Amino acid sequence: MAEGGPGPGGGEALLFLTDEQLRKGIEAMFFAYRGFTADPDRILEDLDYGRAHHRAVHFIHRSPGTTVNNLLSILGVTKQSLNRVLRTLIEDGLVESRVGRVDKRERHLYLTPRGTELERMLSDAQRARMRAAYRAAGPAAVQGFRQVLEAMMDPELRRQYQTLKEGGA
Amino acid sequence: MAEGGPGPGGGEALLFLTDEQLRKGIEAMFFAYRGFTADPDRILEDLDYGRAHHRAVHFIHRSPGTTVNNLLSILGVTKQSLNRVLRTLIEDGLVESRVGRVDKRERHLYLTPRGTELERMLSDAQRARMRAAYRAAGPAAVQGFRQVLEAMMDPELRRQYQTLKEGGA
DNA sequence: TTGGAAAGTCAACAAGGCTGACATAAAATC
DNA sequence: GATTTTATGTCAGCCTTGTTGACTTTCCAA
Repeated sequence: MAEGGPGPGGGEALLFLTDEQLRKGIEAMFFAYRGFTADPDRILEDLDYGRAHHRAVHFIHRSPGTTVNNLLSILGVTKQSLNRVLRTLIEDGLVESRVGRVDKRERHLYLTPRGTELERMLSDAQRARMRAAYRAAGPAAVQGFRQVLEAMMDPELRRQYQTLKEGGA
Repeated sequence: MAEGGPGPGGGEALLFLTDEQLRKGIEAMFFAYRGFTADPDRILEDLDYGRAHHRAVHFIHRSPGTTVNNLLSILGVTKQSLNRVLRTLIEDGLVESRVGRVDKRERHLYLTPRGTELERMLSDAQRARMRAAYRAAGPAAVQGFRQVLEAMMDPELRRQYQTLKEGGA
């Protein structure tokens, strides 16, 4: 239990690392993530889509022309899982799949106007909540928020995130 | 670049609310949550349990003697979903269900020694990652992290979270 | 005492993960 | 040119975990 006591000798600055503080952070992640997905989920439900569709649409919007393989590594699912989602999105006319010009094995993915419209609806909803949270917490808190989240990622995913982050700025 | 400029005038202070900054926050949540669940997921996989079991075990540990209904409102799933998970945990001897004394309709839930052991394994793993992230980011960042997460919750969930937070401290 | 509400259980179904096997086409290599 | 590797798509089948609907037991209040 060493961490708990505010005793003398070097330990006081680490009080934010007690099991109790960490548990609060864990529960905060759990409840916050529910809020984070709640608004898009409501929109998707009416359209008979799920979170998997949202994720695909988001990252195709982020990186137009991305290949299936690329998307797989970002989303971290199997190609069968992704394919099921992509198939419905393509059938419904939200995503277009073009054969690669240099490498004809690849399929490059783009949002159609209707896909762009859905992406807009979803991201508007999600951004509205983020914006409210950011505004309530203030810029300093936001910086800390991002720092902790980055430190929480697996190194592999952090690399992916950094790439996206730079690419989009 | 946006975050840096502390220029004069009214609008600059809100640069952290641009769509671009919000998008980064959204993607950070996505990737960080994957890391957040990765370690417990690995442990659960070997035991043929899933995240739903983890959540149940976590909150029963947090609030021993809680009722099924109570747990339902915290977890935000249907009672049928929860029931399936509870049934396997009870069959496997990790959770004990006692008929309520004052109201015999209620079942009060407790972790058995084996359930406590699993909870310990899972929370140790998850805390280790949180601790590393907290340590890397520092106490000020952690405070901001928690502020933004709380602001992101649905009001109903925030109330639940606050109750738990106080109760456990 | 009887009827409704509340807590919990059981049955069946759907979404979306997963693995494994296999097909095709194109690129890369020998 | 033949072979192997890579990128993608597809089928079949499984698991977890969400859903709704129907049901029992228990409690409470009219």
